[in-house]
Amino acid sequence: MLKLGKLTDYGTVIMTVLAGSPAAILSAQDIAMRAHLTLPTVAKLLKQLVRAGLVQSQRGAHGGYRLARDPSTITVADVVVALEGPVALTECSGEGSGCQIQTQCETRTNWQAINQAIAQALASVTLAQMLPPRRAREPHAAAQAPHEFPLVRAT
Amino acid sequence: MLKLGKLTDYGTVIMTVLAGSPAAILSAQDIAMRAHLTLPTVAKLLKQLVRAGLVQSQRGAHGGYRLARDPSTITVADVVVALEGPVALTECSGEGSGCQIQTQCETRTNWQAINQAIAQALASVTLAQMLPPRRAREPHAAAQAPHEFPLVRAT
DNA sequence: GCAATTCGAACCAAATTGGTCCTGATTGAA
DNA sequence: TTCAATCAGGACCAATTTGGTTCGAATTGC
Repeated sequence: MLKLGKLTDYGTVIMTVLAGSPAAILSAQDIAMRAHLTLPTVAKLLKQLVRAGLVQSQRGAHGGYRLARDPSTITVADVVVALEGPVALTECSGEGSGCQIQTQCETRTNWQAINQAIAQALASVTLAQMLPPRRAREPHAAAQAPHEFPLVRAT
Repeated sequence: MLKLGKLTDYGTVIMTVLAGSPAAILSAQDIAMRAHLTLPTVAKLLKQLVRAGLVQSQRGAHGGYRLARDPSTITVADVVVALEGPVALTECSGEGSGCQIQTQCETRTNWQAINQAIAQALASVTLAQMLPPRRAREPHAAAQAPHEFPLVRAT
């Protein structure tokens, strides 16, 4: 376990799709098709990513989305924090958490150190690194699905 | 977010309680009181910890629980894995995940690297280090700043 | 045999999550 | 001007997960 939600997973897929065409403005519909996800879900996630400042939106006809920064400056940690909030494994490791069990709370320092280590791990991979190496040119992405793991459910 | 469940948090507290009296056999009732948790919850968690091999149980009258190994050889990762299963942030990063096109999925390598880094962070803190500074404790150098992660480079 | 204690499973309620839908605002173009 | 495309922002529901309890059975010491 220690898993992050499906939506965050989807989010990284969406971000890699956007990273694949950094210059273009893609509609939510377009992104949904390329990511093999449903439109409502993609739209919802894109709104969150816009609010987090990772994605820029263009409203109106022929509007759409594109990355706000260069793919090499956006990390997995950025996406995770945007969709799930800051990393905090335990209540104790947050800020003003009212930890009842005072006696055991010496562990707080350790938890914070672990949190920091995890955040650093997530921050060490950029979108550019997540991007599959492109042999053909850009439009190739529409024909070839980059991902579909979120759609398969073990159940 | 990226949080682990309360029960896992409780689990670490229980383990540190046990680590505080490595030689004694403590009943679930006793542990519950020391950890300031309710008996049913503690009992449930102890069963899981026993099944995972981290704790030994003694049945019958005057029975109870104690750590199966030395506190310095049990890590936070052990507890987390025992209570939540192996670290797998995404479906894609697990073992027999449903991702069919894994061979061309470059993202998978990155996720696995991130998983490994996180597991390592969790494994770098032992129960002995989580104990309150009653005895002569070692500085938590391992968890403080894991500078190097075996993550993929940009190449 | 009796009392203390763990074992295993079933069970329920509540919170979280995944996913959809609707209404309004904005933009470009006919 | 008017219309169609598109994003913005919630509200909303269903399903899963999670936290927590309860009960009877098995085991052991006295």
